[in-house]
Amino acid sequence: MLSKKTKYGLKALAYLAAQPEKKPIQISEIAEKENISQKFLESILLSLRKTGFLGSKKGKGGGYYLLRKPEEISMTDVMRVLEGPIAMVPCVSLNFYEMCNDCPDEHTCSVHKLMLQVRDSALDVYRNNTLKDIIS
Amino acid sequence: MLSKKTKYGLKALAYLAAQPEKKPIQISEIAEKENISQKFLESILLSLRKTGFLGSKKGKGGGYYLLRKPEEISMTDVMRVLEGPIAMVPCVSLNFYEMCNDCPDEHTCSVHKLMLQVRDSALDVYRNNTLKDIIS
DNA sequence: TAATAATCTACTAAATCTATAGGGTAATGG
DNA sequence: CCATTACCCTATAGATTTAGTAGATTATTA
Repeated sequence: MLSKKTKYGLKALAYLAAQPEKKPIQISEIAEKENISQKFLESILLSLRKTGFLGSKKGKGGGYYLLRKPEEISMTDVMRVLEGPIAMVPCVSLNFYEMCNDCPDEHTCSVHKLMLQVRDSALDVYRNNTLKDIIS
Repeated sequence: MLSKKTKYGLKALAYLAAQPEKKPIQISEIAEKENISQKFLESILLSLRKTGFLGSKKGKGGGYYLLRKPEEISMTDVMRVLEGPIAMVPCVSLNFYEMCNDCPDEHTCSVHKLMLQVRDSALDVYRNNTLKDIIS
């Protein structure tokens, strides 16, 4: 299940990407338009800023804005930051690999075999979608 | 993240599928060979029996056995029973559809758009794998 | 400089889910 | 009848998720 953090984060990014001008947008505006709890959104946008997706400005006329063009923001990166590893088990994760403690041999493990395919197919989708592709 | 329930359930099914003879296998044997908590495995196998994947026999010489041939058991069905919906959001689920309460229009929702593709790609993998395919 | 508007930080809490443990019941085979 | 094994119910510690509350900090405007 997709966490609300990821869902809201995606929606907020899409909202910012859909802006005609690139001036800062306030949290309150995004929260209201996208029906998101403002305080929760605040922490999500903060993490997107700390990971280099967003810039921010304080004070009057402040808010958040995209640092890169929507077509340059890959869903792979966004999902990794918001949701965490794309793999469903650590033993097939590219960036967060961990050995299973219960599994004697990865190469003969049926779960490994299946989840490797699932990871690859998900990666394929994320790699082929930028922020621009998912706004309509 | 894949739950341990699903992981253990898959491993147990694969263990049963790999048996040369189709006589009942005891929970304790599977638990030991696959390094699974026996009590936990008990409840998992029970749910697999109630959903029609396994048969069981009580008493001496009892245990669990597959009701169908491994090549007839699709990962789609197994995953739905063990892990739940394949879709990451209810609004793109085929079998467990639910409208988002925050989203005014699915057709213009960026999360919907992305997760639809992710669901389809996962389904593709699950449909192309039977229990026979993932044992080695 | 004072007021205002906004982000930033930290702490807390409720609710839910996960992974297990314990103990007793029922069926089966010898 | 006795040993064995699945079946069933309950409880629970811990983690995670999803927020809510309170206030500090920074930038702008007048």
